[in-house]
Amino acid sequence: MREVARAAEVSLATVSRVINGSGEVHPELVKRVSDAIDLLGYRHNATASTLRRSDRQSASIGLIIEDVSNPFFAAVHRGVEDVARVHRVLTFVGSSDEDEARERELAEAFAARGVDGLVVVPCAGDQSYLLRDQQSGIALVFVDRPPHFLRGDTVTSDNRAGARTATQQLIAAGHRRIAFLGDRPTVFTATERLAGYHDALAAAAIQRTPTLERLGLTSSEPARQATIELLSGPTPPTALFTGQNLITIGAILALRELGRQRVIALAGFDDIVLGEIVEPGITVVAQDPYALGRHAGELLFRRLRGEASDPTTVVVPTRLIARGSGEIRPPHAQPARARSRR
Amino acid sequence: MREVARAAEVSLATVSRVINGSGEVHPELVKRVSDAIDLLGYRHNATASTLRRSDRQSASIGLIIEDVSNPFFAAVHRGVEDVARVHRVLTFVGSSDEDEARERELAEAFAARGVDGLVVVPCAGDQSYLLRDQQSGIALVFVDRPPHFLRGDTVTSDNRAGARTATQQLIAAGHRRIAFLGDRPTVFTATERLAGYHDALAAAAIQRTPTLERLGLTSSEPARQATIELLSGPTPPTALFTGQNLITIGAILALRELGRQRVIALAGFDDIVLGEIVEPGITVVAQDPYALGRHAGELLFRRLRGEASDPTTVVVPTRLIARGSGEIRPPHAQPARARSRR
DNA sequence: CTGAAAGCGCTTACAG
DNA sequence: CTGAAAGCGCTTACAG
Repeated sequence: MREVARAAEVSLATVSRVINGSGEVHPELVKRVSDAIDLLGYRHNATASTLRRSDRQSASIGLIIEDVSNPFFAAVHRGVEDVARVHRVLTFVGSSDEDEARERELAEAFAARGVDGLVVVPCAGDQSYLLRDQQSGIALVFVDRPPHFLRGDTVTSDNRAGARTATQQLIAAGHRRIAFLGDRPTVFTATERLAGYHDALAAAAIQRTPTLERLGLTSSEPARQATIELLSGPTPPTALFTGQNLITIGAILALRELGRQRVIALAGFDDIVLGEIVEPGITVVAQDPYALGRHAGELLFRRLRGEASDPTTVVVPTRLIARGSGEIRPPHAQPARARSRR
Repeated sequence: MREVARAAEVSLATVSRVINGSGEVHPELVKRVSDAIDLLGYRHNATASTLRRSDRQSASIGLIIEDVSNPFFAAVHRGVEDVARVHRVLTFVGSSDEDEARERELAEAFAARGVDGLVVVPCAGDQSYLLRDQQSGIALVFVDRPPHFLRGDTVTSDNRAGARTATQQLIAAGHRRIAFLGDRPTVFTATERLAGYHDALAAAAIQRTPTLERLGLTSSEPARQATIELLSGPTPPTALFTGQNLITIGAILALRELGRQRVIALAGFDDIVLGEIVEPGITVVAQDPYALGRHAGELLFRRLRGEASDPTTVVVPTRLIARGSGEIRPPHAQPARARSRR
């Protein structure tokens, strides 16, 4: 910048004003400075700028998601990015892998680099370490799950209602032995969906069967194995409710492997690619991960603009998409009409 | 930091040394400083640190990909992130949407924030604007496609050989009217794959048919439409080679819609989720996007460590996965034995 | 081994 | 409207 000032024969202050478009500068000086910038190939140093400016804004935010390569979180990411982009703000991104220590490392590394705000998919565990950053003025929004031991704006899907709907769909097809396959019970979405599943069972006066509830499934492979185990057991389920995209995929693989994809009903939480093309089509309760990301981004920038109201919670509805797998009837089921006549 | 120094009754220099683990500091002072840091809840300011330190390293890199929510690029992203992570380096990420201006904006914004290096999936167009940054010491690696008008380390898949293999698979099944559906011809991977397709046709002495070559398809929906058009034409193809994951999905949707998924052969470039589960299974030439990302990350950190050799190119092989769709024979085809006897 | 001082590249009152 | 000067929070020769 010094060289630009020298070349344009103006002061540093003037160069700064031209670059930031702040204050009134005589058009001729603006031109001289702009020419000097082009001539010298000057690159502004945003780091130094952030350090000195009164608002300390870095025009960057941090995003912490479970895994950038999971399609669900990748869509959340895009939602956040698109909002940040219109504000000309850059995004740091990191995968926490549902590891509390990793989440914290990322958050602290982002904070050390002066991000203006943080969008985080909080792990199980404790987010109170963020209190300090919140108080020091970093905007904070949680997405997909609420934070623990800390208050902050939150955007989630309507997990419980969605899970209830999916389970009801299976019940409506005549099932009573419905397995639940879910993520670790420490994960908010997993327990909410389990609760929704319980809601639907209770509403239909179906007794819960603990052996049909399999939690702790973190990816496709364990879900595939759990499905095989469930179906090989003494009193196997006639329907599966899978609580997450990767688990749904694992269950599909297992059903194929056993050749039972047309016999065992399946409803999944979260849509999957080609879910309509597989045979039978996969019935799901779809979330809108892109919308989750956008809402989170918008809440964040609202805070950055200085809004100081109490933390809000946005709940994004889900949508049932019946494609066949969830409408498979149990073996030996009485026809629907016969049942309803009783 | 001033407050930490005061609380620990040492100088700023000593606090800095303790934080950075540089130089020898008396254990007792280390303890006093550490205690003060904990007590005060001190957060290090990496921005100020970068500005002052002699090597100017920010422990951050920038990643520019076409779209963070495309599963292919999301996997590349994860590969880069995993390498950065072991170096305790953070990643800025942005989607260029295959827009040259957007790519440049992102690169310049990253550079202004002092990234140590940049991993970029270069758009069609001109990357020479990066020369300035390269000369100023920012490490540069290109992934998925080589840069234009600039030299730099590059990691790509073996697009041409992979496309040749996929096309050969269709030829081996007896097809001679094979359509090619690809991305914009300005995109390196699209033209390489087209070239590989041409290679295979030439090797089998099959005349090219311009009307069977559809380029400019940027996502699933245009690919779906193009497939329908091709198959509704006067002399439709008996097989399709789709040059990219989203295009493959579009073609699958179209074939279903027409009910011809068991009649028209299909081979795709890049694997897709559930490709083995759809019926028929989708034959693909699989890339390893995670490996592309890892290689790119490793090349970048090699440069950051100061390696000054000429730019390298890493070519990652592809792998044919025959699952059925690519092995469908053309209608009225003579049995394979009969053909080979001639 | 430790501290006082200079300075990284900027922005911002302040004075003119 | 413009410039000289102070200073953001750090690191780093330099001297002791």
